[in-house]
Amino acid sequence: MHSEAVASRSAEHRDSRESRNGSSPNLDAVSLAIIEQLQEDGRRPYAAIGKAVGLSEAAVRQRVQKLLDQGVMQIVAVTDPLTVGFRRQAMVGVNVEGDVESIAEALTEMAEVEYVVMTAGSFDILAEIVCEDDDHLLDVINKRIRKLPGVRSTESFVYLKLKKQTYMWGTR
Amino acid sequence: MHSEAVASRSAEHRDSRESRNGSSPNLDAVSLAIIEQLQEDGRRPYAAIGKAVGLSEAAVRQRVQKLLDQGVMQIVAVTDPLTVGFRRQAMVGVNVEGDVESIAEALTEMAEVEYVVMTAGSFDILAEIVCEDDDHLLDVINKRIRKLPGVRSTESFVYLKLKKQTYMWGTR
DNA sequence: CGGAGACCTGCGGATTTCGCAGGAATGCGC
DNA sequence: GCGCATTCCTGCGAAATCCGCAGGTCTCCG
Repeated sequence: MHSEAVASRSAEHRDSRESRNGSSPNLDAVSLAIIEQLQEDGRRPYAAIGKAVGLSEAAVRQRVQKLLDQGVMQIVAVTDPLTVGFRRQAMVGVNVEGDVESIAEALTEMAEVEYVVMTAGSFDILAEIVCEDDDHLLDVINKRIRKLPGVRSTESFVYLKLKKQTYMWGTR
Repeated sequence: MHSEAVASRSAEHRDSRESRNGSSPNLDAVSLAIIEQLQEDGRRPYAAIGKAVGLSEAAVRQRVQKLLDQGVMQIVAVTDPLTVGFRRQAMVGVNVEGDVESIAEALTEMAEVEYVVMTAGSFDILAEIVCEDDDHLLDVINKRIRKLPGVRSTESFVYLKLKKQTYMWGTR
């Protein structure tokens, strides 16, 4: 699959998609295709990606570098911390009174917090935390998160078993 | 940082850590250090990693390949789907009656579901889903997830803004 | 029209990856 | 203890990849 090159440069310039995403200005179909390739294999050679998306090796390399610099994507090793061993992990739902953004910011700064997202629903924020052990987990939740001014309440979901973890939204 | 080589092979063989993680048999301190390196940069050259962890280039390459084959880690590009554009994302808490594992399995098989974890707390399962738009999201939740036999109830948290996303549990 | 900016290609040279042939340490059965 | 299989490491040459740079095209704009 993915053998065909993507539409020509001039064509995608009028693509309806990219005019729609106001948050990230420069992100056309070719960059999307490149990300897709790297979602399958983060170490895939630039030349191979170039062949798949219809670009030269150098062009792909420049685009990838730019995407990394801009923070649009990151190429990293991901694991299941529980599998890797000796750790406790949990999702914490947080309810906030006052400024949600500033609480989210505070959570972001904690090293044990790996994932923070603001949500609509019965929680204002969801935060995933990774800890050494139960004591550490308890400490982070009770002594750090619940002590933040503006945090009304929290609810924890301790991870028992990770069943799936993919990053393949592109390949569907 | 991370300039020092790790303990010698013979020493870590008696390390208390690895005797503790029954789930993943062969995963010593050196492999952990390798993963750590790749969490910082998934494309870091094997030679550089080798220098950091005290191994030859070839040895690192063999270890990394093994870790990938075993499914202990994956090297991939990760993005914020919301930033990449035109999508709706949500976390769904699921309550199950009967076999939780089989429901989790069913969720795992859905393409829109990127993340499935079994939890302790007021949800049995948390699942993250990525969709094209609101219609698609509604469809997945109401027509697919809630129709699974054994699903008692669900609660959704639509993502508004992703604030943090890291994979650096190793580097603390 | 001329210049700035964004982006692509092509091309060498440095670097990295890859496969393979040993060698050292370990565990096991006899 | 000894032989043997297994595992994991190192070293090395060939092939592939990465990297920086010079130059070309296209667009936008004063």
